[in-house]
Amino acid sequence: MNAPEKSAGRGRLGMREIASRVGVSPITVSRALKDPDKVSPETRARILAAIESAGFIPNQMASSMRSGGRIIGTMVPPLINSGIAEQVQGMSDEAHAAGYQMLLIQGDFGASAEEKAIRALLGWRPAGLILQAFVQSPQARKILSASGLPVVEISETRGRRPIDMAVGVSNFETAYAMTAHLAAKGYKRIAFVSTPIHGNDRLRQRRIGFRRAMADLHLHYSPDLEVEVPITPEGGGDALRILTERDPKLQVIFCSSDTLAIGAVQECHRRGWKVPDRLAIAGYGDVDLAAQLFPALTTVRVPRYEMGRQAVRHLLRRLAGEAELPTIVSLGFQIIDRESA
Amino acid sequence: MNAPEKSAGRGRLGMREIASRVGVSPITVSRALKDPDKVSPETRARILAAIESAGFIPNQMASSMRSGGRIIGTMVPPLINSGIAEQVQGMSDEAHAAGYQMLLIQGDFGASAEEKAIRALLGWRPAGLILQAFVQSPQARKILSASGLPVVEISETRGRRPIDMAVGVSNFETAYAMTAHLAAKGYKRIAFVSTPIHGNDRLRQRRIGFRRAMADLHLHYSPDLEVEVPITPEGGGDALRILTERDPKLQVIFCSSDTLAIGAVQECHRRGWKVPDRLAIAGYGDVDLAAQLFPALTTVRVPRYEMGRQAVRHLLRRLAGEAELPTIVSLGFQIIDRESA
DNA sequence: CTGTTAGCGCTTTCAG
DNA sequence: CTGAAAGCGCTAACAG
Repeated sequence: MNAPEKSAGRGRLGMREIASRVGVSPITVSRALKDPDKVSPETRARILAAIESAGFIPNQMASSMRSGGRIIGTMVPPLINSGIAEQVQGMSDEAHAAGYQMLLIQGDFGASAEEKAIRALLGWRPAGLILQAFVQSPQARKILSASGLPVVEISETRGRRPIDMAVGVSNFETAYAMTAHLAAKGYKRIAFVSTPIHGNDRLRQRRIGFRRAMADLHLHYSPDLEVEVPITPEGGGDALRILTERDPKLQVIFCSSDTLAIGAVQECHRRGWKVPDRLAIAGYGDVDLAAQLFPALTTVRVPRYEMGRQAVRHLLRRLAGEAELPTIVSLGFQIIDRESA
Repeated sequence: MNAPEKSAGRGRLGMREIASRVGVSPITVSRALKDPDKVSPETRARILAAIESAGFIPNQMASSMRSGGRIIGTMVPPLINSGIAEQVQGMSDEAHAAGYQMLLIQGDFGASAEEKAIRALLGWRPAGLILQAFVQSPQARKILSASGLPVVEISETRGRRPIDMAVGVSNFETAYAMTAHLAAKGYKRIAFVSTPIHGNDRLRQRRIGFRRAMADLHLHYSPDLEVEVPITPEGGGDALRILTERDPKLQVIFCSSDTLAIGAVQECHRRGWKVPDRLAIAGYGDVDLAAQLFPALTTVRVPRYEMGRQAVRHLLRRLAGEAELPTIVSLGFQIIDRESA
């Protein structure tokens, strides 16, 4: 477990060392790697051979310092139990393809931790940032716009003005569409369950979409039929208990996340209630399990992987200096009509 | 979207600039940040004020270059549909607490992409690496041990020799224990379903544990009752179809992942089969949904979050120069006995 | 407590 | 096609 020759003061393995072994100058080694055409084939071959045999890996930090980093910073909520992982995968794939590295900070960010995380990200001098949802604290927003960096927020695309660019779906529209879909299927008594909305624009927009649809369709709306629960399957079960106590004739529960919906369906099984006959359930997200669930889950499909990809893509375009970029990129969504509602 | 004064050649915002504004030397600014005790309170206050008002954030790369990075590199399979996200959260939390950043590369690594990813990680001169499962390619193993870096593999703790350290559970033991548990409950005809085992040590050990238990307990073992399916809920359903055709009297299916088990349970519902009466199902992982599932899933709980934490913790200990570190850290596990089997 | 000097390892710029 | 010089922004080492 000890460095072989690495600790030896002088011959530290770097371009200098490779260069001296081959008998060229360090800059030629650099060029052999980054700009092969500017080096004669023979020289290049000898350099590459030396690099290979020495097991040399160029120091990215030194490189980034001189020529500007190829890092995209991102800040995500806990990856567990959410579709965020898919987005991150989309970002990674797109970023790597373009020769960028993702630097990821994850955690449960309140408005203050948010600022701290952004600072940490900026310390690495990223070429740009991708953030989940709109940044909350004004202080954090200020830091970001002062940084002059391209910033893409993956978020609600309705309402609020992004710091720079936003990619996402209109949560308002998705929720409106699902509510209308349920109404069209004949359901009249509809409840809405979400995870805690405070400080979450996306969830807020979903609820607004739900309420607006209820009003537009002249359905009975009652605040009693809106509840907030933790984002766990148990939360879905709890919501069901609360709601059916409040309205025993409830016909359908629209959950703002598949996790909740799946939990609620399990609670129905437990009670021996047939879904959707006794009570219908709709979700949001279209996770893997949704299609295989019994009964298969009616839900909203949001292109999460694509959102990640698009976020990186737009970031790179801005970096490339493209002028005519849209500020807000609203991607499509689908209502997936299956058996549960 | 334009940098404010940042582009101005000279007054680029760095410690030098802060220093000149305050009227001290750059090193004093550095010390005010990293070693506050070595700077007089007044000087420090003035420096901090200047930093604050300028919105200065120190360049981590420059810092890391001079004084050694505070990065821990890690390489993970796709975060979707697996417990890996929890491990990563554990790593992050522990790393941040110690002032380290996690650098995460995710992707679907075959033996060759594996080597590429490791190289990419090493380019950032991390203080150490945490890898998922044992590194496969000999070439990659060579690079790693030549690097002289602390490497923690989160992996099977039985068999193979780690490059440096390994943290995990004995998958052999967990699978053996679950099989024995099922046998103790009276099940005799037991099938084993896993996701593709090729190149995955952990899964292989689970299967070996299953087989050994079957032998030790003198139960009827047949290769026919072992199948491999993709890691999706549909995979679980497919496995059930295949297995019950091969043995209509099958009593219980032990799935090497909760995702499969949950899928299999849905397939039972679909057929109107009572779980566990008509067919019992056991899983592996104890995901969130397992407890809320109907019927609640009997499964193996593995301390994933803790595995991530321990991995970082051991890495840091090695960095701190602790000599007496175990090569293999085997964490405990629990058989969670619920209703499905 | 504060400053000076000398790099970390690479790459830009300007000359051959 | 190749090289010499200079410096990215920070901090270790050694003075004061």
